[in-house]
Amino acid sequence: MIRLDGRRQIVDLLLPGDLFGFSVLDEYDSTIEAIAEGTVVAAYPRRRVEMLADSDPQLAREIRQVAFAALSRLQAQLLILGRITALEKVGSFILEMVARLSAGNSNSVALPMSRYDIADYLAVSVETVSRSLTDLKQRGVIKLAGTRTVRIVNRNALEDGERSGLAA
Amino acid sequence: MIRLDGRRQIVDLLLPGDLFGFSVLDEYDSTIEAIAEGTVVAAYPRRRVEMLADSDPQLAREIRQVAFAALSRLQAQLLILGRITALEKVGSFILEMVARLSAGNSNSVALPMSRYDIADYLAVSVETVSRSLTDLKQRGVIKLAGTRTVRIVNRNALEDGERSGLAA
DNA sequence: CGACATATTGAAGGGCTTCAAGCTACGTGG
DNA sequence: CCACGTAGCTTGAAGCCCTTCAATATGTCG
Repeated sequence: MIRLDGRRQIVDLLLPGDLFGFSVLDEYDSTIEAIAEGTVVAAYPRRRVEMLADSDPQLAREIRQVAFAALSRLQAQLLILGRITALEKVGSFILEMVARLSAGNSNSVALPMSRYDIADYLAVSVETVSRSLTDLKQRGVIKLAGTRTVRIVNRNALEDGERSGLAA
Repeated sequence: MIRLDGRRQIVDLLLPGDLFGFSVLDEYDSTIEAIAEGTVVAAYPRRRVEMLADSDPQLAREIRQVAFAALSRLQAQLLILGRITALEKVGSFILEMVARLSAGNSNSVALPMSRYDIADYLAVSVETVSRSLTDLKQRGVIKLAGTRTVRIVNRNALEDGERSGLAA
C-alpha cells in the first residue's frame, strides 16, 4: 500500500495464505496494513533467501510460484483498474473476491475490508463504491446482508458487465 | 495486452531487454504485439524451464530476477493507473519512459509507441493523451520534437505533479 | 500526388469527485 | 441497560474532468 499525497493506492491485496515481496517499492513510502485480526507477517532477509534458494531447488521452485501468484494478482488488479466505469470496477472486484475467498463455488463473500479500502484498491472514491453497490443491488445483480456480505444473484450480469459496460 | 470488448488494456509494456511470462493470462484472450521493428520473441516451454531451473541455481536466480523485474513494472503501472487526473498519468508515463529508455540521465525520449498505445496503457482515451501532452507543452513542462520525441524541460513539475495534482 | 494511419482540436454530454449532511453500527462509560 | 461517541456507510447536490462524436491537421508510404 502506498501513500502519495493524502491519497493512497493499494498495490496488492493479500488474503490469508498469500505471500508477497520482491518489489521495488522501497523507493516509495510503502507500508503494510493488517486489516483482519490475527494477521501474522513474517519477513525473511532477501540475501539469505537467495542463498538458500541456490542450494535448495524445491525452495527455489516455491519462490517462483509465489512470485507468479503475485504477478497474477497484479495483472488482475491492472485489468480492473483499466476498466471504464466504476460499476464495472466494483463488479469485477466482487467477482475477484468471491473467487479468492470462497474456495468453493459459493456465490457469497464476507468482504474483509471497509469501503474505504475498496475505494483505494479500485482507485475511486468511497462514495462511488457505495453508490455502485447500491446500484448493483437495485438492479438485482447482488444482495447485501449487512454491509460487508455480498451475494451474487445474477452472475451473468456481473461477468457480462465486465466486458460490455453493465449499462442499460 | 488484453482485449475485453472493443477496448484493450495493456498489461505490460516490454521494452528492449525486458522479459515476461508466467502469467495467468491464459484465461483471457491475451496477445502480444510488436511495436518496434525487428522485435524478436523467444518462447520457452514452461515445464522444461522448471526442470532446468531445478538443476541450475544460476538460471533459477536469473528467472527470479526476471520475475521481480516484471513485478516492478506492474506495480509501477498500477501506481500510474491509480492516479487521479489524466495529466498526472501522462506525466508519470513520461517519467517512466525516460527512466526505462534513456539509459543515461538524459531528459528526452523517443516514444516507441503511438498515442493509441499510450492511451491503452494509461486507460484513458487517445484524445485525452493528446490534450494532456499539449497541455504539458503549453505549461512549459515538456517539449515535443516531432510527435514522438519528448524532452523534459521542468522535471520538478512532473515529479511534483505526481503527488500533488499538477494543477494550478 | 492520393490514400490511409496518426494526431490534434472542438463541442456536448455524462460519470466521477468533492463537499456536505444524515444514517447505521458498535463499543465505552455512566 | 441505555446514552453517547466515533467510525463506517449512505445519500444528496454541484462542478469538473474525461469520454464520445466529429471534423480538421499532419504525416507516411505506395
